[in-house]
Amino acid sequence: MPLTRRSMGLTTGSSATPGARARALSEAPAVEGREIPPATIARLPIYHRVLGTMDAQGVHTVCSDDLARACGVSAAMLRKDLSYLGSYGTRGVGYHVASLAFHISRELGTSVPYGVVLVGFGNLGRALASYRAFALRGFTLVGIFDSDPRTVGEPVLIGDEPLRVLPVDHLGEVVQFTGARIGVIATPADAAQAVCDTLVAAGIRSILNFAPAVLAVAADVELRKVDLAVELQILAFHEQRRVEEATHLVAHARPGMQVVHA
Amino acid sequence: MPLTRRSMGLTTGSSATPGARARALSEAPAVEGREIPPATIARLPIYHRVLGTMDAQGVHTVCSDDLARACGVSAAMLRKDLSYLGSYGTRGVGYHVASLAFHISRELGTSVPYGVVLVGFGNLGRALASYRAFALRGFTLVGIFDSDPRTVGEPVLIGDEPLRVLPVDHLGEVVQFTGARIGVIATPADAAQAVCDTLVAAGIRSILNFAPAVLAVAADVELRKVDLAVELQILAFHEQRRVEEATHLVAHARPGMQVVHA
DNA sequence: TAGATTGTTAATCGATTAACAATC
DNA sequence: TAGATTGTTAATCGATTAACAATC
Repeated sequence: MPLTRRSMGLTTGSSATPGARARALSEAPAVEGREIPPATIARLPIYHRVLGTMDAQGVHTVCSDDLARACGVSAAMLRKDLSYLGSYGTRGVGYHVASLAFHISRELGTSVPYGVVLVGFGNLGRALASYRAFALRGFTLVGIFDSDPRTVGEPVLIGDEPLRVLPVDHLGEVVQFTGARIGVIATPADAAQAVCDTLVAAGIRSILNFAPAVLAVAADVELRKVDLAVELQILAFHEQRRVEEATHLVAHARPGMQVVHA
Repeated sequence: MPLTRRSMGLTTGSSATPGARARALSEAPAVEGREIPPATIARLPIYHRVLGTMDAQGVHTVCSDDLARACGVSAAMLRKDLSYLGSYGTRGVGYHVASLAFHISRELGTSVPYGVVLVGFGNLGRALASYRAFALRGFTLVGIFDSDPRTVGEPVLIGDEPLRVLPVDHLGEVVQFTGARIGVIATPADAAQAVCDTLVAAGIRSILNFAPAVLAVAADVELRKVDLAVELQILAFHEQRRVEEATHLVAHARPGMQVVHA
């Protein structure tokens, strides 16, 4: 078994009681009654990262205008987003970088480490496993799975933790043992739905899917997807529009005619 | 030079004249005056992929209900999305799978192959380079760049095309020579902005960024981003909410009290 | 013709922007 | 106090859903 003391420390159940962990978390949270909109939640990690960079550069205070610019959003949107968390700014002054970063981190749940299981250890899976931002943001890879017998058993060093690729049928066991909360699917498309079902059966409710497949899950499962081919195709659409625009200019413009870009 | 006859075939400028290529494309397009909303464009690649799978399975006709289910969207949304492309369905019958796939592909610009340059050949860059869905969707990797002298010069087999990792300062040259239209950034965060600027200076207007950094670009550059850490943090937020909900139930529920989930 | 299903319109919902009163 | 900047409200914009007339 490649499970280690550290990965076991992520357990949510046995050693730290659920009650104790829950109490520690509940001291935190946000403004009563205000549900944070999904669009805001998706931007909080960006704000957090940029604040972290500023903090590292010794910046102590930042106004919404400057922070918004650094995050690539409008100042109005930034302030509205932050207002869902509470009133952490000072009128006439701005936001305290370090403390705002802390409040966002707490809201995101990133202040508590989460265990991640990765299914699929091909090219993409290997890249993800060695991805630094993972561990930096409070995520720990506690299990790696693959169905290929040639890959199973392979030793993998995650930080200073030695893991070993396991067959997928050990997934439930490892999730229970480590208390992992997040599953990452990096298998080929045709295996993805079965893997997804296995993750859900193992108790995982938060899944990140890299396989180019539409997955069906129950409503209580949070499924996010990253689809490289889709992103490229969206870019291709815009490239084509560029060509079309150029065409229309050429087609409609007679010699000597002034061409004005719309 | 690792440039090949095939990669040169992607040229938009010299051999095929811009006019000829533009005319071929302009025979296509959609409903006059109707701009396709971004949300729709982002879904078209999914529809296209699912239709491709159905076609391969010998399905000839599909109604919006079934196609929507397979794509994980509502039937109303699917029909509205498709209506931006034109009227390709038949009332009382449904859509012809193969021809709908063709119309979507044409709209997306996927029917024409696009050259892609990849900057950053670390773990993620390598995974992307060997990613099959790339080539399958009409994208061809025509240049790979890295700043690490130990990586530069390394031979890479893309399909049956032998490429070689080049230093970043060859980028402009290769983009011009191959007619590449899309740039992919897979460098560390601190190098990303400089690489992005280099791509834009080389004439690239469609960029996919995997580096965990906010990039600034001119308004005419289409910049999309894929941020793995952000995705995980969004999942972590939902995990935390689960714990909080459980806490409130425990905190507010007295022994023997019925607990009803909201 | 009768049943099925599209394409479109109108209603709803959510996200973004603009503007400014509150307040440091 | 005067200037700066937040937090919030109202206006706008865009996306989704529901419903149904058109029509195969």
